[in-house]
Amino acid sequence: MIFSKACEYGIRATVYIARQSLNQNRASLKDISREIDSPEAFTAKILQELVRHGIINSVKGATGGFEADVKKMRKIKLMDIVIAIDGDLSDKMCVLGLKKCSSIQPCPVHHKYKSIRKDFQKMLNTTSLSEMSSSLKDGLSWLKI
Amino acid sequence: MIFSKACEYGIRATVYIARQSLNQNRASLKDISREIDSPEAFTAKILQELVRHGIINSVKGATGGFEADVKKMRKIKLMDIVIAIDGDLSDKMCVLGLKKCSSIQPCPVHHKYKSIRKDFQKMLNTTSLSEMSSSLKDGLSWLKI
DNA sequence: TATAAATCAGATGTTTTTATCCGATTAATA
DNA sequence: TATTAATCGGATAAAAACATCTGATTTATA
Repeated sequence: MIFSKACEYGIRATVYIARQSLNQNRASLKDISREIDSPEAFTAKILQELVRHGIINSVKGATGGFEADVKKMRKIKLMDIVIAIDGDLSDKMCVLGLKKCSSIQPCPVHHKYKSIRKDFQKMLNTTSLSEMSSSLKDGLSWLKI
Repeated sequence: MIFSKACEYGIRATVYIARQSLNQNRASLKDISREIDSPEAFTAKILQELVRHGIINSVKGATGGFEADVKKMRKIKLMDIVIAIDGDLSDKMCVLGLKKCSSIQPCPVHHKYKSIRKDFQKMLNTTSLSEMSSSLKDGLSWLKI
């Protein structure tokens, strides 16, 4: 629904990697796809994109894998992950798919949706990788099922 | 983003048809796809689905076309159109795509998204075809560009 | 230095969504 | 009754999203 499957996997993978990094553990592709319940090869592609965007780091070779910089986790927001995978959302924000939907040229639900969109964007812009991975570390949230 | 392209076209088409029905005009497929800027043959398929769901009516033959029952417009909600085209949303409501995301087994953004999802569903359940088509009739909203 | 375990990059395959085509049917009207 | 302008239904095509495969490269370690 809201995000592409790739983006869902990307967010879940990033949170899992971050959670492992809080324990100074590197996560291998195999671990990740098992723990977030995603197809391995497809997940690999998404992880590469996240590496290119600097959201996570990869280490090649035996004992390699993926890791997240603990110092950057507070700074990285859910929005950054979404943009890395699904691209800029601003075009896609009209419920009825109009390209130039705005308060000047509103679609029939623009005014009713306005505050919801605003809340949603605020959530994406303020939710950090730090808090998502901490909730997981503390057993307060899930990444599969 | 939120809805499929088919669903966006379906909503826009329904609002246009309803707006014409307020003037006792039937809308032809050609008119509809021109006025909402959608591919004609694809829109035809979507209209058939909406007819099957009783959202709109179709009239065959010359002078035929599509129309909406003015008496039912207050009763028909945006949610009815969405369900007719995209099906039940309740499965697809977790931002991270978890099947059993709930307050008991929440994904890492469940609690942050909860109120937004609620507001969104409320909007779908309370916005009527009547008000969407009226805003269009009154020149207060757009269906293309 | 050979092996094993990992990521990387590009090609390929599958499924779903989006879109089109065409012949059949319906109904108004000249 | 013939023509014309509409919807309907099924088949097909194209594009995008989702997913896999394979060979290359990297690096720890026996």
